[in-house]
Amino acid sequence: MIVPRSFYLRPTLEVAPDLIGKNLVYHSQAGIVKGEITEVEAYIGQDDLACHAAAGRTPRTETMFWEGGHTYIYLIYGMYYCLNVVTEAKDYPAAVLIRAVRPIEGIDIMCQNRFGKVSKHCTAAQVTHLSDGPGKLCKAFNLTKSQNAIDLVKSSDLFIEDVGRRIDQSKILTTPRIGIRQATEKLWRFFLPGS
DNA sequence: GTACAGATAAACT
DNA sequence: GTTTATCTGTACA
Repeated sequence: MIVPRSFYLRPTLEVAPDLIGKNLVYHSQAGIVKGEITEVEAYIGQDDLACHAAAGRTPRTETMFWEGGHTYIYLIYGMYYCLNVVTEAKDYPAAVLIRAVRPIEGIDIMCQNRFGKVSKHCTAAQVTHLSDGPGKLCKAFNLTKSQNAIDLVKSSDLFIEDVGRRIDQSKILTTPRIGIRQATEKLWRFFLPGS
């Protein structure tokens, strides 16, 4: 079942760990690509220095202010895209960065997007690390700026599905966020070890 | 397996 | 001009 609007309108620190174990699904040109979310980070409000919206409402961060359930995709380090899921009410800027997924379906499509060849022509290491980082995930799924501001609740091409997978909350580890120079004291990264 | 430089563009000072 | 919510190739253990 597709995750409903109410899921995203809750406090971000509840939504973030709840996303773990859900499937990210994308009906791309090349076919269906699907993966289980295993790692996320929360970015909450204008008081969070690491949150892009802390600098105010700009063209880049506009979708972060939209109603929960939309995508926020931006270009980082000049060459990689990062996928976020917007949370909470309209005009409150908060989002969850999807940092990693475990490939479930469309593995050959992901290999084509990342390495330009099907899985049997890739090394084992390449397949193991297909989508275990925010930039890799977007490349594997072929997500770019053109998928920014999509409504995950209404879209039939890009959405998050709940397959009833039960995650033991005690198995979810919490650490400081990655690559942040400020506000690293916040334990807002959630992930499943061994994925 | 870890350690480093390098690539590259948008947003900000 | 500097920083950035990253990844890859090369070097060496």
